[in-house]
Amino acid sequence: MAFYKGQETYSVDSKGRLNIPAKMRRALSPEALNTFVLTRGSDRCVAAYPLDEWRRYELEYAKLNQYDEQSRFFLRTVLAWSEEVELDGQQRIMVPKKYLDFAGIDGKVVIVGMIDHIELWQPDEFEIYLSKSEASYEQVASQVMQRPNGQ
Amino acid sequence: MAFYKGQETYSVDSKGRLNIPAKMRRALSPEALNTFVLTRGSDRCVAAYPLDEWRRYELEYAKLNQYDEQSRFFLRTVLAWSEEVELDGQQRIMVPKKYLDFAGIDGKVVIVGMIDHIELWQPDEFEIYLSKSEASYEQVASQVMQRPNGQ
DNA sequence: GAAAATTGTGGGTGAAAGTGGGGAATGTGA
DNA sequence: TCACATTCCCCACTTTCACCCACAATTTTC
Repeated sequence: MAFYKGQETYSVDSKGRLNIPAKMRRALSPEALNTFVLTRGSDRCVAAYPLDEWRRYELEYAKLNQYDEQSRFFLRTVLAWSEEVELDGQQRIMVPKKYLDFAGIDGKVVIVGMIDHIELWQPDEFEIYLSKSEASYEQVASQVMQRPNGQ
Repeated sequence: MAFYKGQETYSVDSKGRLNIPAKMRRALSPEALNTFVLTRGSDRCVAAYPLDEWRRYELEYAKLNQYDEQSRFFLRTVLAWSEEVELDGQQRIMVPKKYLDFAGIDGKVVIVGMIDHIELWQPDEFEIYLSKSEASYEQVASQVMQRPNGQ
């Protein structure tokens, strides 16, 4: 598995190309075939999953009963926003415009490692997001990280 | 298996021809013989199954009990609306008018990947469909994706 | 500390992708 | 049989994108 971490500020050029930080690139397994799957992230950002990680989700999706209305809605929502992009010779990906628009990205991007995927944020947006609850970081941390048995 | 995904807006020309997006074309296996089977989708859209995927459904249909009234109705509806179309030299398919009419398509189409098939939507119609329950997307997601054992 | 390799960024170009139209072959109904 | 519509097979145009090269800056290596 991948285990992405870190935060880098990179630039998206006029062609929509984005360089993947070398450190994160190294966390990409050979099974990913140099390919990421872009999708809409939770909150206002773009999520990029290595292809091999994405496959796990896909297998779950394939099991859903498409005759069920809720399942159809879920699938359409997720899949309509999913797209494969491959690294070019310079280890860059082409980020389609609709994803940049969704996250409000233009020129500069903050790339954040998120364990099994990476996220693309508009720099200011990410700043604001972090500061919004920074005061209570320790509190939030203790909450989400508490063990079921109370350790 | 195929695993179609993504959302593209393409155009149907005056002759009813529709280009298949290159990325989706690449997901087409050789067994499909460059052929899709068009049929009525669930909700107001046209579904296009690669021939090989369609065969799997056919096997399921063959198992249905034709002495059962509901099964007969289902079969007749599905089969009456099914038709094979082959890619032409430009990798396009010809979508018969009745399908376009059914989905209200005229000029522009949104093509959505749905794992084992692709769907054709009238752009506004798809927009409305997605937004109609957008507020509860996370809710739907947690519902349909929850594990049998409650994890 | 200098040389070499890697990394981040930018641009040019030819191939591929998306779109549209003409005309021959085929089929349909008056 | 003829007019008309439909469908298939070419050809053509525009836009997009994948690939190549380039270069400065940084990091690594000896």
